[in-house]
Amino acid sequence: MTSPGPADTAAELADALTRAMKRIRRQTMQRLEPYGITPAQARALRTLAHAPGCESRETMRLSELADRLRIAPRSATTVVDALEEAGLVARTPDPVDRRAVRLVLTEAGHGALERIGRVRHEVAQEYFGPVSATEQEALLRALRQAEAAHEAAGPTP
Amino acid sequence: MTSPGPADTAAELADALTRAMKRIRRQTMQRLEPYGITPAQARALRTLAHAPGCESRETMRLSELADRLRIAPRSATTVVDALEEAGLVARTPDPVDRRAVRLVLTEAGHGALERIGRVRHEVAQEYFGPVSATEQEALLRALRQAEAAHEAAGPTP
DNA sequence: CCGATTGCTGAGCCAAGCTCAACAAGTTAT
DNA sequence: ATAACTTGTTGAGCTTGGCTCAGCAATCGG
Repeated sequence: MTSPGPADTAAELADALTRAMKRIRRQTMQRLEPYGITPAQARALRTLAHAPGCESRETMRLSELADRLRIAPRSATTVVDALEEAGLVARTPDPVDRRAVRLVLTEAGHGALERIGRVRHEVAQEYFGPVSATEQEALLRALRQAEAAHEAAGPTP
Repeated sequence: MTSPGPADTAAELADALTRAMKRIRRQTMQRLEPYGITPAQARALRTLAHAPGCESRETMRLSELADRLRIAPRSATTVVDALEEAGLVARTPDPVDRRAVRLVLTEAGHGALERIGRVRHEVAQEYFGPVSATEQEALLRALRQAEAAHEAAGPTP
């Protein structure tokens, strides 16, 4: 159906992508679980960590985190509660605006972050192992090209 | 961190994949929503549709559906309830085993399925539009290669 | 006939979200 | 100084898409 012509490559690509992601996500989740890191927490930590500010920004407003995670501020409060309780981030007062809260990664938070990075790295390495380096780079280029063309229009990160 | 060498390609690939999937999923969901098709339903319908049986198998046991969706049978009942109420699938008696239920796609179910296919196709086409056909095929080949190497070990579908 | 399978059901739980509404404290504009 | 807006927190209740456990009916297979 829908014409089995050559144009189907895109659709099959989407399918292949779905499968790849499913596997990668599953693996990552599984390996992070023993550390007590939930996917939601991992996302928050990563977001918090490479804050896109110029440099050494591991500090962020709660509202900013909510924005970047694309969740409601109310939900961000809950997420940060969990993160704080786990000792991964701390709420510290903002020096210039005393209403605001600055979220900073604790020592443990950095540790968790590193574990996350390591696991992601491992999983990716394993998954793409069978693909040659050259092809991996081609793959990356193609994906980046597609993404670049779209992120202009609507933000996703 | 974690050696910024050339080996990072895999990790960056995983990242790029994540972004791509996020965008594609979001788009697909958005465009399916007006039809009243939830992601869970779409998954179930697609699973039901291309049942991996030899041919013209659009009929499946509930337990089989649960297996393929990787959800508990109890949950499958609920999903099918919704699908049935929406008139997309029908529970029919199994001729040979009268305990069993055979799920069959209704007319409307086929319609929904087609819409799902069309939307997925559209979205993929849009997303991979900026990538040349040649590169799309390379991408597909690489992804399939990676997947093939893994599906031998553990099933994902 | 007995035990296992197939499915349905109610009940209660979970994660991760959401909205709405109220509130405190602090900031800014007038 | 006062009014109005921000920033964040909180409680309550809802949603999706799952989960388990337990009980029950029909049926199948040995």
